[in-house]
Amino acid sequence: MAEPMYQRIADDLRGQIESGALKRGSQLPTELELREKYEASRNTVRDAIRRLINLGLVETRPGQGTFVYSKIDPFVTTLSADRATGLGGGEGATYLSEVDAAHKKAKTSEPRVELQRAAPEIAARLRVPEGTQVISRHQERSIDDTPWSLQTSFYPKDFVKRGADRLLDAEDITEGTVKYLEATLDLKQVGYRDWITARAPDATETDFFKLPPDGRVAVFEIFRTAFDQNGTPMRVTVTVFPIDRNQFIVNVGDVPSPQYETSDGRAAS
Amino acid sequence: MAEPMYQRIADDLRGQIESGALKRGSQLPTELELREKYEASRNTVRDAIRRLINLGLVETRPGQGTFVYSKIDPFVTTLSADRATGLGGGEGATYLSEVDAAHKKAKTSEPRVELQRAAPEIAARLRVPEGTQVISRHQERSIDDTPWSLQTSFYPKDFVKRGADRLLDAEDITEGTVKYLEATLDLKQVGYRDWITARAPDATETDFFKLPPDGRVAVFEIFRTAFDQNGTPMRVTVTVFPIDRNQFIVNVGDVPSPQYETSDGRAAS
DNA sequence: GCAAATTTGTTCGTATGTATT
DNA sequence: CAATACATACGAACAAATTTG
Repeated sequence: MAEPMYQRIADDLRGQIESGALKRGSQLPTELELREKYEASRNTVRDAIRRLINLGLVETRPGQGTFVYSKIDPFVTTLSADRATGLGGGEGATYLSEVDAAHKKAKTSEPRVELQRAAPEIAARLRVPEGTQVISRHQERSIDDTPWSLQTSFYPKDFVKRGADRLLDAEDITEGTVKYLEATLDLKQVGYRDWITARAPDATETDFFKLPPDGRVAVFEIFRTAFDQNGTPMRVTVTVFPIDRNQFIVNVGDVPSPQYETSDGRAAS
Repeated sequence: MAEPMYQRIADDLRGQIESGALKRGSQLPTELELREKYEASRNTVRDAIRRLINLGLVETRPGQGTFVYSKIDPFVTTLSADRATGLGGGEGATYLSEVDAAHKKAKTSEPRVELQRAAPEIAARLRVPEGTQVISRHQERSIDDTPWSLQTSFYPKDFVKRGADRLLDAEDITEGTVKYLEATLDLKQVGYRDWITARAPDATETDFFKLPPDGRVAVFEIFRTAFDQNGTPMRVTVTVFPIDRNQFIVNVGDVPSPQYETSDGRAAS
């Protein structure tokens, strides 16, 4: 009895799913049927199913049954710069045009603007002392009414005093903050660094993204530090994306511009 | 009774952890103590703890107890090109020098070389018909004896006939396959595209990375398609990294080269 | 529209096994 | 070896969601 029974049941079902014997979207036997088939108690069968849920292989629907999981059609964000605009992917106008290209409808909430004391990971990236006041601009973004990402940008509070007072307005800066800061403060964004991590969602994120409350779906957290012409950080943007519906592309060097393939290898339409 | 009891217990403990009342590495009350404190059965308490495990907040050790999770010091891979070499991060020599810079010892296994029929997602990226034979070179990589990544590169079988026969040798090509292919086939790698995804690990990955078998730790899967001077894909490299010990950096434009911050915001040593 | 049947979700109790101290 | 703490497994009862008749 090297392997516990619930694990052997899970492995057996897993094999059936990965071999294709159980197809995507199809229903698994009910707990009662599995209990008879494997001669185990209902709780043991449920332990096996829980394992499959954690592996992202199945989902359960109360009153209906257990079904092989069907993957969501992912949204793809390009992190490297657009040659034409020099803007990074996933921000402002670039975000909207990428979405449009995929025939989807994006919606961005009005920004929630706050003055905050910089948390350690923000302070270090902006190179200001921990606890310094910073401007925080937070937006929720959805595509086709599916919540897609949460984004918060941090700017030195200083920028307002120096003339960029629209940073404190709780409305979209349609031409983009990059252009706005160049026009008002003569700060050119000459580059940025993206720091890509993944972690479990917190309570707010679970709620906004409508993720299962058990935390089995992690989130990407991308820290973008933008630098001005003096090599000084002028902005830190933190964006959170659920990993079950998001993928990212980075282009380096000369790369053919059209994307000839989709994420799962099928030819693009 | 809107919320089930196990969830209220989990939320209460979660609050204590996130507020700092329970510090990293410290021990939670035992199941028996929690059972008395919350006046619930042991199974209900265990359901609450399972929730915390899935959220990556605690870990249990049989015979010892339940402990607040201490994060692993992550390894950081730069995906954008090194200015000097033009090589991408995470490959060949670049991988070793990055590791060295962090005062760690890397170990790469001898490649396992196979001729395979291209799976759909590989075929589409290499732009060859599905099922075409391709050369597969697979390596396991560890840092300080911790398994860090699994990497498989795919090349058109064609390359061997045209003279790059060392692609079939099961030994490291120390100068790197990029240089080797340029020398033998006059194929210059002028750029690449990285496609970043995350998913649950399969059985092989769970085993190699020594991940918990319940699948709560996902893996990054990065598809790198490298292009030659004609804009034709010359290589597809798939690398898998556990998300609990890996982070990535992408530099775009002019970015100050030293990294002034670490992943969690503390000043670098 | 409603009641019954089906299916998963929550909670309890109990017993035994395994790992660590 | 004994005590402690988590892991596995069984049984039972009721609740909640969904489908069916």
